[in-house]
Amino acid sequence: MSNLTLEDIAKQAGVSRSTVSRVVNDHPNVREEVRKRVKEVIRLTGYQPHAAARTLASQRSWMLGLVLPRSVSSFFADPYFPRLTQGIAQTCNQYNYTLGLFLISTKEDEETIFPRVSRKGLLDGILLQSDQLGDQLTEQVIQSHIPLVIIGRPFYNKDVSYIDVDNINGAFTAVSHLIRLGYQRIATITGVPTRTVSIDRKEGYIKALSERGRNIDESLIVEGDFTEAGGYYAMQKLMPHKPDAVFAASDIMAIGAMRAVREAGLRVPEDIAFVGFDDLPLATLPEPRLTTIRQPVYQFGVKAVEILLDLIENGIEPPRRIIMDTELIIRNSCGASRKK
Amino acid sequence: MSNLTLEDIAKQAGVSRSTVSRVVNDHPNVREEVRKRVKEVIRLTGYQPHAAARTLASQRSWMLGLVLPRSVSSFFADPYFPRLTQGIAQTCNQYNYTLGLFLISTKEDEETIFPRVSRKGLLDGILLQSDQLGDQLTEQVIQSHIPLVIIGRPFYNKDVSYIDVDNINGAFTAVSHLIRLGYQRIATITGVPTRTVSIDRKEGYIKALSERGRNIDESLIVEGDFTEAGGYYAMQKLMPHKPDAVFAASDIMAIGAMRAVREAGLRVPEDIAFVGFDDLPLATLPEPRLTTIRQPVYQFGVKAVEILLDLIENGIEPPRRIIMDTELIIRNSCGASRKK
DNA sequence: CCGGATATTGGAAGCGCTCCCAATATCTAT
DNA sequence: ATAGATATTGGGAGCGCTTCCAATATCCGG
Repeated sequence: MSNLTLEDIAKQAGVSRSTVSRVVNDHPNVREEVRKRVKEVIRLTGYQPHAAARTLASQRSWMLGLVLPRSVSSFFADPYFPRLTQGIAQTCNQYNYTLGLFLISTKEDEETIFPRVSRKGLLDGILLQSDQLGDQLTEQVIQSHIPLVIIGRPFYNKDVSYIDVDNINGAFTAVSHLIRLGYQRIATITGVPTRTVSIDRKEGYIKALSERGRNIDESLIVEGDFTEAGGYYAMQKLMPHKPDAVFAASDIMAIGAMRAVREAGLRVPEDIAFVGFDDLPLATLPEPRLTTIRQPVYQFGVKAVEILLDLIENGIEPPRRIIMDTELIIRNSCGASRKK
Repeated sequence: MSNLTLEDIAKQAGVSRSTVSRVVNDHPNVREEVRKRVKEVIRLTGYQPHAAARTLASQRSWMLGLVLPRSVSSFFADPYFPRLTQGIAQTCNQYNYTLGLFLISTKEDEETIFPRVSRKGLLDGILLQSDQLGDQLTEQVIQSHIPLVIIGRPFYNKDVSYIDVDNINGAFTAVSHLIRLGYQRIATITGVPTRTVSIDRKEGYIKALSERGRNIDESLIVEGDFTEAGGYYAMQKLMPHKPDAVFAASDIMAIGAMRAVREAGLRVPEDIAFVGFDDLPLATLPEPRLTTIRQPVYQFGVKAVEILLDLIENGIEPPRRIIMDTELIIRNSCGASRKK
């Protein structure tokens, strides 16, 4: 491996260190002929600039951090985060940034994470998943004035940049779809109440019913926790109240809930119709294939990085806000094909 | 945030830059009283050493890279890689390393990845998933002499450190289990033949049959591709040959295959028994719950990082090799409970 | 062909840290 | 009390790059 420095290249090309630097960084003001000569030397020698030296001198690390709090690390079981990460990683590649991954798995991690991510000279910007109530870390990162994009709608701090999916409208669309199909007792399985994503999807549910003049029946609203098991138990609580349709705030809960329905000897969608949220690939395979709200997860990651780069280039004020649209994917768990 | 340097802290504590550096890095040879005083100043000011400066001076970046090639980025749909990543990330945290994530998603990424990961002064070591035939990148990274641990058994280059699961033995155990249960026509759905994981699992299958004096019936060996759909189609090819049991080289293929069986009006395990490989959480929920070979995925990640750190500390020679054991998890897709 | 504008180049001063080495302070056994 | 050993401290020379600034080369119109 070459342990070449700028100096070495300069010598070999018969120019100064500065000129080589200009060539490496595509600065203008280098004679075309010289540029070519230097590039040739670089190619031949396999020279690579030293990342840390560059960072130290330029005060830019060309590295972004993706921070996923503990609450979501269990979520890693569902493909949402992998997919998001892919979008983010791919976009980092594209803009020539390195991606640092910070997963908070344990209680201890939680305490050491802030110094890690805020370490001077490490990250140019941070992507932080955060829609939890009372998230310490988010506070700290905001205070630190590192360019930051929050993934998900944060609980407080209205003056921070964030990107979210239009959960309210997505849920609204899902429930409206069920109403349109003529269901009368539409229930919902919500997520944990400490996350904005749960709150927003529940709000969309309520809004859809209210706008059609339906009453909100509290016994048809049951709390889940975004897991399969959570959906299963929620459904067991729900069944005595005889819903004819269920809007589950996530596909994985819908899957659990449908399992409960099946075990109770009922059928989907004939006895109880379902709409989920997320559009997990695996929800489309077994019958009944799940009608759901699709989120543009990958694009979400792309956009998140682009906003962060914007923040880095042009300053963090004013905060940027992006809400991305969702899409209703009609399959057959909602009974649409049957009722038609 | 504080733009303090060592110098500033030194001044405030009334000592020299060197002494502060010693305190920060827990060097011995600092009077206890002085150490305490300096630490107090650091605490009060919130001083953090500049990562790049430290890297430049010490030639250590305290950063590891995890590189996942294209072939696996689609795999991100199954929880294997997320789980592995979690183990790796967690272990990096523990040893105070930063984790850089390099996902190769596109053809272009493939070409730009090597300069990215081999950039001087960026990574202290690399974890590279690689069990593909003809992997350019692996070659290049090996040549570069950066400390490297390959995840999976590499195709060539026997003189490189790697860590793998005992695929041969895992498959052997799975198939032996089916033999023990009395099945006569045991088929297998393999993975793509260009990966060592597929080769090894197939070898285990063959070995188990051979050791019991069974003939290998080529019509009972069908190639899949580690996807649900691949399992489904493989099973369709297999059914005309009337297998009474199938060892699928991955759970996700087993799931696809069982779907094909179900659609053909047959039952699992009564008509065809199944054993998978991986122990995906989602394979344990719907009936029949999949009997499978469990891999210690998380521990795998932990171990991979530990080996890499060993390489960094103590040199890359001789290559380290770790093969981790698997475990047979008996559920009911294999008919064990029925047959007793 | 000349003066001033413009394009190109080199030199030097850092960026903030580590680490070697020399200097000083402190200790030990006589 | 003293020489010699040992513990502690400070100074300085980089690590390899960027970037400002001054110096030089090149160009233009009149």
